[in-house]
Amino acid sequence: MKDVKFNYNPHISVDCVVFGFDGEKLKILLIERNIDEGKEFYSDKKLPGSIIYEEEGLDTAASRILTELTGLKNVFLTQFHSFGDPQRSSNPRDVNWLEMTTQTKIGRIVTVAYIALIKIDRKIVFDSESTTAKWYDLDDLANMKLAFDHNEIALKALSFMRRFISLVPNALFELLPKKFTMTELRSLHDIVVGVTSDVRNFQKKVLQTPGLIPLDEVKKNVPHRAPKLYSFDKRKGSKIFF
Amino acid sequence: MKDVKFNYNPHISVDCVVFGFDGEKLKILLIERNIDEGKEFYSDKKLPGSIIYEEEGLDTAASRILTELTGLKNVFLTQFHSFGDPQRSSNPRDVNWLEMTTQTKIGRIVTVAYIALIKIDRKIVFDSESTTAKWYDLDDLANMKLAFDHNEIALKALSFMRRFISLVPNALFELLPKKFTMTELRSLHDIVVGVTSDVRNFQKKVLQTPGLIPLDEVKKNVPHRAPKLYSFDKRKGSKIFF
DNA sequence: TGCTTATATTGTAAAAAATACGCTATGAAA
DNA sequence: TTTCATAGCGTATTTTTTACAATATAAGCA
Repeated sequence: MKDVKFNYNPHISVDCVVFGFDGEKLKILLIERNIDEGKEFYSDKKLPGSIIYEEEGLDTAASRILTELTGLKNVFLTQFHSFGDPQRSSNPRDVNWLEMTTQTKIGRIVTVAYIALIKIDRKIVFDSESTTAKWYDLDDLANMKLAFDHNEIALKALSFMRRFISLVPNALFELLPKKFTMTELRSLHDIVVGVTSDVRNFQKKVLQTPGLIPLDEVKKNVPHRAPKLYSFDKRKGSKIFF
Repeated sequence: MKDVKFNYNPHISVDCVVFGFDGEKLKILLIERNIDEGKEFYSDKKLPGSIIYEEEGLDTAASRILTELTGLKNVFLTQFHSFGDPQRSSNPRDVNWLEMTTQTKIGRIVTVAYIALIKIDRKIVFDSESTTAKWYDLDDLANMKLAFDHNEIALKALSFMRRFISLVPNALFELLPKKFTMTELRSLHDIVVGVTSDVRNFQKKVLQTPGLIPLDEVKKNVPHRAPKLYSFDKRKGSKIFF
């Protein structure tokens, strides 16, 4: 599964909180792992992530691991926090699983967490050797017990993402398909920022954004008046965060 | 120097970018280290930081290390970024020094960086065994070559701090003495945020802040009209960042 | 003591930005 | 052709931000 030329660094990992938007709700991409515990079969969920290689930078590792687990490349990725509670990797189930998949002896791990924003219609390799990637409703997170401290990480990621979008609204376009309607943009914005914008005022402001281009095209197959499509040109409308 | 009951984790460190304000300029607290290289004596500067203990959380480590190197306790500390370039700990001078002071074999280190905001008039233990803590003008940073990748860390800390203050202006009070004048507050604000505020408009806005209390006291020993002093009550005026 | 110097203190008007609000249009389905 | 569901679109009001300058006072000095 992994390139044996490289040695793992068993002390540091990266985890990615991958967000998507299905037109109605925010989604999070989780890895379902199947654990054969001998007497019984156990299945639970975790964030896509793994320990890094000895000779590898953090951003590189995040991007590599995301590709390995999902097939995704060229993803918008930003580091947001590191988690190092000494107890965070103390569950034997987590440790055993990691030791098995990496063939490496694991002790305490500090993890560097990233958020990723992706267009939900991108093709994802949903099955790898021992794992399956699946989209989940972000609302359901509270009812799921993820591996390690991944619940905490995901929650903090969400709060970071909201703040990040308030600062850099353009990053929203990472979550939308290439062609989108004004309503899609608005409802995504409202969900993320946690407001309910006025339709007209939102449109007014958004149309001033450099890079937002109205297309000569409408959305097909809707059971009502067809809405106009827009696209966004990054080069014209980027702001810088860091 | 350090408690021998604890084992170091030689893979992870924390570094603190400590900011202060002297009434005119932003300052950064650096550690001067003196290296005896046998044939010659070498001296340079670094951020306060060190490798963590095996059983220690990250926030705890940051706070402990800051206390060890400066004597400071109860400091405003926030994690802001982790740095993990495989080359960042490749300078033999840095590695040797760390191995000497910690008596631990060092390889690649990922560091978790924090910003600290402190009142510059707090007492600092400026001398420890092999190091001296000193305040430096932040402007001079560009002309100093710090150890490891500490120049990069300090720069990113500054940019984070500016953004942080824009979100949580109340954190400015961490940098001011307990009693301060409106002018001090304004010039600090302006330096950090990078604007020049109108005197009257600034005052107007700031006086609406809950927790900002005008005192019945003026600043003494000024060669002109004595300005009124203010203080800030955290409990009444706190916003939450994370 | 009174004059000079340096900074402190204070309000109002104009401009800009944010908000509130409802009617007509149109594609699809029945 | 009617109904349904959402698209599209402009103006008036409120709130926030900005611009701007004359008087007050503590300290130092003649």
